[in-house]
Amino acid sequence: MPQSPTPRRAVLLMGPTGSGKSELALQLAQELPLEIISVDSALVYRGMDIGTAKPDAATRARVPHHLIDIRDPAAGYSAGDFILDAQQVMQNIWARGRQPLLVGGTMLYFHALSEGIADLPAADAELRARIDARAAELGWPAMHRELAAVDPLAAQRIHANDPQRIQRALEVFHLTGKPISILQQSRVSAFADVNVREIALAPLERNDLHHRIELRFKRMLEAGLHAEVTELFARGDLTAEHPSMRAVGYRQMWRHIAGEIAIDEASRQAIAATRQLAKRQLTWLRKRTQARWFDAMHPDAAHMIMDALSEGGFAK
RNA sequence: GGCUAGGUGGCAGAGUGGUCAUGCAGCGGCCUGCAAAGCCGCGUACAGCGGUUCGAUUCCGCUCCUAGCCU
Repeated sequence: MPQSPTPRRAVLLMGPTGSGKSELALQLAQELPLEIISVDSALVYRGMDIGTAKPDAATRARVPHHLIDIRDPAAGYSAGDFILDAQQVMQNIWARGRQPLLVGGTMLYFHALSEGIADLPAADAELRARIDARAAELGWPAMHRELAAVDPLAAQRIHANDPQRIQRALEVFHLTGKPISILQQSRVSAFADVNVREIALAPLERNDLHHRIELRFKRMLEAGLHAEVTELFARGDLTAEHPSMRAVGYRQMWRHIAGEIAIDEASRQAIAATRQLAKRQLTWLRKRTQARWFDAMHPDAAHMIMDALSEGGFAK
């Protein structure tokens, strides 16, 4: 007998950096039977706490937080890894009779969750090094032409100056013998049978967002960001090319610690880079037609969101 | 008060008698395994007023402003 499956639900809380997602998530998880899943490509790294505004131990003891501190900064992490991890964690949460609250600002991860991600081979460091070497010799436009020869569709979509995507498309072709544009056509949403509620949290005024970002970075400096990055720098095995060290704030502090720029300049650049990150996050967010928007500057935003979720059947 | 050098888009900084500097910031967008990444697009700026010229940001004059030097 096919029993009617209990409806699985999930809440997506999305927003640009500094919009106050984490604090809000904590409030929601304390009121509703939710467990937090971080959707953040930087929070996965251990030892990167201040610059990522990572929830502290006390907070994490109060409410379960998943997918935080799961990688060493020398390791990589990808959208593919995230999807696998997130699906696993979500299954466990549902099995406990609870619901996942996916919180973060890594919009590609949200996108991959909702739209699905093709089953592609993982990154191959050796192959990438070979492609890079060849590109250094011939230039990326030439690599783009090589891609066009084997995968015209991908070449058409990828700009000739976009090394990252040209490299990935070539990599997948070399690894599988198939065009990435064909492989990408099959993908399955992680929310196929899930009742999803999408919340977008952001200061509606751009100036408010910019002020928050500047203030937040200054607080990070006061909280010891310099020492945190100095420690990572001193390990000796990390480089400016590691994805973890390319994160906003860390990249600029790294350059300062390496003696390339003054602290004021690093600070200036870090704040600007954060604004640019927030802008890209907002561009993704605007395309999320299901998302319900809330003003992060509204003093009562938490209650408004709580009410919205209750109406959607998320209260217990 | 005099002399000299300058006043170029939010900032920095080239340049020219008649399409276009450029960089940074900002704004918009793209996005399938590095995504807090990578990439694309967007600016009648030439201190003001006259003059010369077919045409002036560019040449001339005056005014204002700035910096340095002189009295």
